[in-house]
Amino acid sequence: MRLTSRPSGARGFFIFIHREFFGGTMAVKEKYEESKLFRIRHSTAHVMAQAVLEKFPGAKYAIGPAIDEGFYYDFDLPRSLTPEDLTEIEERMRQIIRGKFPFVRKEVSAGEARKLFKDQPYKLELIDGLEAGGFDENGEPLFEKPVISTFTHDQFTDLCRGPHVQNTGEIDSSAIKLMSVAGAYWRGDEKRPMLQRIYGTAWYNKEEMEQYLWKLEEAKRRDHRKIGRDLDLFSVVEEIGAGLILWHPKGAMVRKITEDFWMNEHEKSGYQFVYTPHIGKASLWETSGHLGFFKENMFSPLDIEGQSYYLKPMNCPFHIYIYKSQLRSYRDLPIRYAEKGTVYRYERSGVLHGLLRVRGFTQDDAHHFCREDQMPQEIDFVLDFSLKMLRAFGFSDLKAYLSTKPAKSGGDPARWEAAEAALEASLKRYNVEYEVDEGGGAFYGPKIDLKVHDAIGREWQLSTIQFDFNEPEFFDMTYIGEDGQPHRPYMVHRALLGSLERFFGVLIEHYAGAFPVWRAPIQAVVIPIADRHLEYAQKVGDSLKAAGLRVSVDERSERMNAKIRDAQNQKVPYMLVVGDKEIENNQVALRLRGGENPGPIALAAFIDKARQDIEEKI
RNA sequence: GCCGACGUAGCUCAAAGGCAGAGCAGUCGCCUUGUAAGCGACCGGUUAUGGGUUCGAUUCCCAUCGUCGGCUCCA
Repeated sequence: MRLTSRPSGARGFFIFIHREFFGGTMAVKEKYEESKLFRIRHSTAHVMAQAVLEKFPGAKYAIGPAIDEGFYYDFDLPRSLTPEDLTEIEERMRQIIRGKFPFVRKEVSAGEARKLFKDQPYKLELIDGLEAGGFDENGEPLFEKPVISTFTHDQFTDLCRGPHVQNTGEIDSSAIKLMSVAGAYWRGDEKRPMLQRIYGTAWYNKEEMEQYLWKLEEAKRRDHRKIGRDLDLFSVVEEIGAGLILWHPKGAMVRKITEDFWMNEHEKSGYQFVYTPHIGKASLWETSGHLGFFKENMFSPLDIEGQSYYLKPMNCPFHIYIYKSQLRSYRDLPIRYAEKGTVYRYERSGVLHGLLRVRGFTQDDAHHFCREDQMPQEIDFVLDFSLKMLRAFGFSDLKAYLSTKPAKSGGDPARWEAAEAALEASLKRYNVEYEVDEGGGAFYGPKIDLKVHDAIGREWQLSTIQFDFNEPEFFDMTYIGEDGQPHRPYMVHRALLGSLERFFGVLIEHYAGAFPVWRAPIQAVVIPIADRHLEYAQKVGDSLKAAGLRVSVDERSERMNAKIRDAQNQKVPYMLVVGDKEIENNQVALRLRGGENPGPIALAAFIDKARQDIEEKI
């Protein structure tokens, strides 16, 4: 029911595990939590806490774990931290590191721990939690109470499970850096106090940290918001509203090419297209369950002749009514309805982000309805189709996440089991690398999410394939079986690109704006050297247009160098310089956006080359 | 929504209680160009919006809108 399109990978660079730490043999992927890097980061968090507490003696400290690319620690401080504070804290941290203080572990009773942290309300709360017994990830109480321990180095003691490095000297003081300060709620709960969180990063050595910082720079360089403005692709303006996207002509061209390809592939593969309205009555969303569990993400209702209507946050109820518009036979199945459905979801202002998190977006949505005996093949079909589509769009490095039945869930357990088995079997059949998230499914059905890796190793979730056992029940969907009796169909929601907005954002960052030729909004710019070459330039432009290329002629009375520079900054794949020599030989002088300069080539030969590049989706 | 930073020309950024500036872009002119910016002139602003303090506010205060970094990683 819920097609999520969240930027879950927006933050996560990969942790590269380097061979040299595994004695030169090819590494089996070490669990991050067991790695030395994890201990280094966690230990660095303690060192930072010491430095912060020295600076603010009355400060309260909360938690400070190692995270994907570093660590953080949350503090309750008398004032807001400034960038200067961070510099100072970082300097003090280096002194502490140079002291080579050993980390000493000590087991304590709950009572001793309370005495030790009597002035630390957050620690006391943690101790209470520990004494009450831990909970596993499903919220079930653990049988054994955890042992309470503290770690001390130098003058600083923290309640901590560990593990840590032997001594602070194991941290490379040139491979740590404090990155930023941000607000964070105690225990992530917005009803609880807001603490100040200091983010830092730590690596084995300086080179690794520099590589990480380089990657951050590179990510900034690829930021789709900046490229979107520089290449005139899209905008978001205050006057219209936050999270609402204006697609400019060049961005719209990229979208159109994406949509055309998408439509063609869907049509070839047995999907039927449908179009549905943008609003629907409140009662519809009552039936679908959205007003029950998705209301906080829906815009306020519109009052129309005394009836409430809601902007649609999803397309499924509409597709269901198309299904229900007539009695369905088992012979009609499977049915596959596809729509580029524009939906609106209320997102809190603080989470909006360029094209990646918006309030109005177009899902490349589809719903499959099938019989039980068709279900495994249908899953094969949809996974195969998804993989083909993502690869065609330039993402061949991908990973799947299979989410199974959560503790709280509806629907027939036998259906859950069958669906999960079908999902996993498909992943195996198509040889997709996957991870299982036990209990991570939505309450209405299991799912597969596909995440792709971009050019600099970041992971982005695009596709989702989700079973839904709720809506067919809520809407009483049936088909008449061979036995003449009504049966409940299986229903699968899927979005391949997620949303066109978000996909476009990922695309921009993946290619840093240099789209492959087949999707470049302008494929070639003709650059006449002097005004007397204009006529020939126009002729070349017309020939290319006739050959189906998207081309523009730079008629400005600028120097050639300026035109080349502009075209290159606009990431146009082909620059075609024409002057006296080219006119004489009916040629164009080809230059590529990477700076390569293949030189003069016959016009006809260039057209062949361009067509071939487009055909091969280069 | 909450915490923090920020909002000055289309873009990137100056000016810190006392006349709002530069580069790029744009317009016009000159130049007629051979692989990443030719030269000159001109145009461009209710300093996000609304209110307040002040003789005077872009600058200080309050509110609103928007942008950015976070608010998931559990001692």
